[in-house]
Formats: sequence, structure tokens, C-alpha cells
Amino acid sequence: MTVEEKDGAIVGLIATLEHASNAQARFEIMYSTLRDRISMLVYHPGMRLSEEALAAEFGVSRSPLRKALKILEADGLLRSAHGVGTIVTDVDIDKLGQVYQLRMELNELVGKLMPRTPDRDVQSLFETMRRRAEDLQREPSLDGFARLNIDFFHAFQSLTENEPLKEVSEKLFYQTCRIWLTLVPADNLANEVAVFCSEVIGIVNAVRIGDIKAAALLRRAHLSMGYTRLQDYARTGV
Amino acid sequence: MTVEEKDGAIVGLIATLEHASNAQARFEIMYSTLRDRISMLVYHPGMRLSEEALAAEFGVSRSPLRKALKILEADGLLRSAHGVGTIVTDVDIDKLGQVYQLRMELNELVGKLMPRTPDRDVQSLFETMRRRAEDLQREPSLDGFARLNIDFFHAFQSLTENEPLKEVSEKLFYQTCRIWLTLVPADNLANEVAVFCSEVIGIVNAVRIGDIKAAALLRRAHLSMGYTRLQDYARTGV
DNA sequence: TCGTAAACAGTTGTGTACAAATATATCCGT
DNA sequence: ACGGATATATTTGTACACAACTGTTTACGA
Repeated sequence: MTVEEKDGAIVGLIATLEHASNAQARFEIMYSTLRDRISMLVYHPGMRLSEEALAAEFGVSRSPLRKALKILEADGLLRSAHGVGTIVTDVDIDKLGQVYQLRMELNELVGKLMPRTPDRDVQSLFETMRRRAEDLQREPSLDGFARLNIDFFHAFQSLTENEPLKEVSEKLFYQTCRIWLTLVPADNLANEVAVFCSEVIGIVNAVRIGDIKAAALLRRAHLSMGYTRLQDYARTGV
Repeated sequence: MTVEEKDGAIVGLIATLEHASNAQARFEIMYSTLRDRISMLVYHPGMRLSEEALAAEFGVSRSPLRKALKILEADGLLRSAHGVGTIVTDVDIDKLGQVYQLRMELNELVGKLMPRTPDRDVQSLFETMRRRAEDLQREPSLDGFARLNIDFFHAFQSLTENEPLKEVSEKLFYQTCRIWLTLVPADNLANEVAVFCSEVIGIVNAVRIGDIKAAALLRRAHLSMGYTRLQDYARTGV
């Protein structure tokens, strides 16, 4: 699904870009690659990115790269400062509270607005998520946690057919998902992973019997509890 | 509030841009000006815009102008086609149904998520809206209707302090507000204006007594009825 | 007269040079 | 040695030239 799953890493990325047919395809690759790196904290908050370096890596000039950066800026993930650089935005637990409130409501809407009866493909997708959750629980890792969090979000998105809702939810998700990587303390990772995996498995079970509404309510509940735990981490961490 | 309210129209616009201190300010002017023109059907759906002509009008080169166009493209208001031009997107009543469903839910959230107790400024803003609604009802016009619709939306936005909710609502509003200008038949304009003005006045009354939740529910109800009428116009119009 | 292909005009996409702005380093005076 | 001003390096913002692409027109042949 994501671009990262390539063999030769950076080399493979440029190769992919070279063969990208049109401008839109090249943009999508650059955009999702950068967004993924920001979300996975490869580019950590406060880090300065160089347009020239990124353009060189992608094998293009600054012009098309800047388009991707501008959209990421509109998404709230980057911030450009003239004469300084392109800076990865900070994630502030307090400001993110508003986003979390909204995300909770939106997740409930997944069950209300055009819920989609899961077909065979969706079911197998969620079964894959269950398997990955079980694997992760056996061998917890921060990266695996973050990756499954992202992929499970996209799987959950397929439960509604309301396109605007999906777009809006996606934008808000990427504004918040980094917070876990910055706040969860290493000594509590296994516990946090276990909670998350039980959430995944619970929702997979709801999807299996076709109860999208229940899946949405479960997700909303877990989102709420997750935010509470994040606040605790932020308090004790400081 | 909007940029259009200048004396010398285009000349004034360039003058404003010349004096804009930084790049962000210049971007905001170009962005909101173009969005307003699209929303007011100065640029009608299907119309082709020329980057060069727009850049000349704003007194800048294509580079900074393109940033505004790219964001408007991400907003779903424009579409760029290589070798063809920059085209104003169509408004399709069926596809907009999903947006309307979402907008209804989001409007209700205004009353649930961080509703703001109206201060003196907000109250006077809504009183202005009431006066403009009364004026419009006395002398109905399509442009006046569209303008008040946009301005009243922004006024309503000030009733919540949840910034992400405001951003999301704004994006969705501008995806839908053009539909009225394209669908309302001229022979029913006075009637439609009357309905809209009564909505405005009703919500102003709710705000006056400080009942934001009621204002939000009223707005949601009117949004729902409005969408139903739009569907009727679309059916009888075709 | 019609169909087809080639030339043309016009548009967005990309590369590149330079301007504007900022952070850092350097130098000088006290 | 320290403060401050100045020079320098680095970065994003802008302008412009050209490449890539598309729709239209025109010319040519059947």
C-alpha cells in the first residue's frame, strides 16, 4: 500500500518516480512518501528539511517537489519559513485535544453515513489486520505499533463510502498519529501495544459479523480512552 | 471581510498585493480572491482559467500564483489538466449529497464541541446579519443571496472555538455553496430568499439568547430542508 | 466531399538562475 | 573577554525560459 515497501529503499524510490507516467502520479509518490516519513518520525518535529536535498533524492527539481511540500503545509504537517527552511510541525497534546474531539465524532459517523457492507476483500483485509495485531503483540515494537496504527486506520476507512468523510478523517488522523510515537514511554510500550491490539481484534470481530455501527462505536470509545492515556503520559512525562 | 470590498476593483487588488508584507499575506489574498470568484460564479463551472492572465492581474509571476491554484485544486474547486488549462470543477448534486450529509452532522457538532458564549462582537455581527437578511428580503437578488450565504456561514463559524472543526466545515461549505447559484430558478428566487432569510433571523434569535445548541440544530434542520429543495430543483430543472 | 495526418497555437509542468530573508560566524572595539 | 555590528552562508520565494502535452486548424490525398 505505502511507497516504502520497496526493495532498494531510496534507489527504488527514484526508479518508481522515473517510471511514473504523469505529474499527478509523481506528486502522489512524493506526497505520501513525505507524509509517511513525518508520521513515522523519520522526520521528527522541529526537524529542518531541505528542498534541494529532497528534490535531489526524488530525482526532480524543486518546482514539483514544492507542490508536495505546500500541500503538506496545508495539512498542518510542515511549516515553511523564508530564509530558514521547511520545518516539521510540533505536536502539542493540548491543541490536539480539539482534533481528537472531532475525530471521535467523525468515527461515529462512519457507522451512520453510508456504512458499507464488508465484502470478501474488506473481510480479508481485516483478517490481515488481526494477524498483524497478534504478531505485534507477541513481539512489540514502536515502529510496528505506528505502522499498524496507520494501516488499520486505512482499513477502517474502507467501512464507509462517504468520500468527503474519508478525506476529512484522513487529514485529521495524520495530524494526530505522531503523538503516540512521541509520548508513549518505552517501559510501557508492551502494555500500550496490548491495549491497541485488543482494540484491533475487537473491531475485527465486529466487522466479521457485519456490524459496522458497533465497529464505529468501539473505535470511538477506544479513541476516547487513548486520548485520556495520552494526557496521562504527557502529564507524567513532563 | 472579503477582499472584493475594494474601491478600484482590480487596480485596488494589485495595490493591496504590492503592499502585502510577506509571501503568506500575498498568498492569502490570491487564494481568497480566487475562491470567492469561484463561489460567486464569476468563474463558472467548466470555465478555463489562464495562469498567465491571473498572474498578470495579481502582478506576480506564475510561481506564487500556482501555489494558490494548487491549494484550490486540493480543495476540489479547480482541476489542472496538462496542455489544456486550469478548469473550474463541476458541481454535481448527486456527489454533493455526501458532502451535505457530512455538513449536517458537522453543524450539529458546532453546538456540542466547544460552543462559545457569544460576546458583544459576535452579537453585533449576528445583528448585522439580521439587518442584511431583512434588506435582502425587501430587494431579492441572486448575488446578494450568495453573498449573505457566504458571510452568514462565516458568522456561524464564530460560534465554536474548535479550530479543526472550523477548517473542515469551511472546506466543505465552499464545495457546496455554488450549487445554489446554479440550481435556483430565477422565477423562484424571491421565495428561496425568503426561506433563507427566515433561517438567518431564526438563528440570530437563538444566538441572541445564547442558545448555541439550538442555533446549531436550527442550522442543521435548514441544511437538510435546503438539500431537499435543491434536489427538487435539480429534478424539475432537468 | 470526407477522412486522416501533420503543423500550429496555447496551456500547464519542470528546471534553473536570482532575489529576499534569516541564522551563523567573524571581526572589531571597548 | 565580551557585545555588537557586519559579513557570510544557507534557505525559501520569485521570475523566467523551455519542455511536455493537448485541442484545433489546415493541408493533402482518396
